[in-house]
Amino acid sequence: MNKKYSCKLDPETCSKTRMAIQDTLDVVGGKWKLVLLSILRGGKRRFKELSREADISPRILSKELQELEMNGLVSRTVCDTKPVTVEYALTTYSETLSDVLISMQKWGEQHRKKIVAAS
Amino acid sequence: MNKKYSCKLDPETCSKTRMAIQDTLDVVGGKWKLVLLSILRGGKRRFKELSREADISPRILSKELQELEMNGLVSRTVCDTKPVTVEYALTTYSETLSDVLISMQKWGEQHRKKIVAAS
DNA sequence: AATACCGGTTACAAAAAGGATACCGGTACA
DNA sequence: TGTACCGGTATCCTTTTTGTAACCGGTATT
Repeated sequence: MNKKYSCKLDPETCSKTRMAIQDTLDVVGGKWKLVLLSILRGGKRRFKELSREADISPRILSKELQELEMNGLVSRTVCDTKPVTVEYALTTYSETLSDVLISMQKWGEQHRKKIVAAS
Repeated sequence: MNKKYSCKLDPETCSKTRMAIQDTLDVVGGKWKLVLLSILRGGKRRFKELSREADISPRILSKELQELEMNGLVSRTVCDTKPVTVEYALTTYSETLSDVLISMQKWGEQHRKKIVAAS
């Protein structure tokens, strides 16, 4: 009778849901994560290649790659070549993100159309 | 023979995909959008109610609500009551986001498990 | 007239994110 | 020995985002 507000889902479930979505946002959000993932979809790259292709400074690149690696989305392999090179590549685990990325892509596309149409 | 790198998808398609995903991130990303959407899933709220429930300052709240409204996810209704009140509610259009939110939620949940297990 | 609530806005401070530049240790090559 | 490329870090600075506090116009209540 006197509940403050009517929530279809109880507050606990709500906040768990929110946390899960936030987790995902933390992993793929930010300015560079997605750019790097999509470049790596084209195959492995070395550090400087990524830096050039994405036009991103080494400091940021290094940080972003570490985060992606910590989340298991990207692998880092040191190659014993003339000047030591390091290869970054997508992991198989990164494929688990495809549902997320595909739904985001679809929504983004239709939303842009909608917004453009409305203006 | 001499292509710089082998991309399964041609670069144009890649960048369109990226842009679409970025659009989505712009809409639901950030610190507050999701919190507000999930509170509003429990039914409409007035400005101060949102401010209190989310513990968000009026300045930020105002900005976030404007953005959500611009994107058609939230409606703003001025009620002609004793002290004028304003009601914010989810639009039907906001339901188009459900695929995105559900997939993000699922991935976030399993990812957290994975990360926790690994540590 | 004084006070209080509502939906905001303004001006300012703090913190987080992102960027530019220089540099390091290692190896090769001229 | 000098130069160049590699992966990456350290330092400093700018931009963006978020937070704090006071305040405004409008209406109702005391």
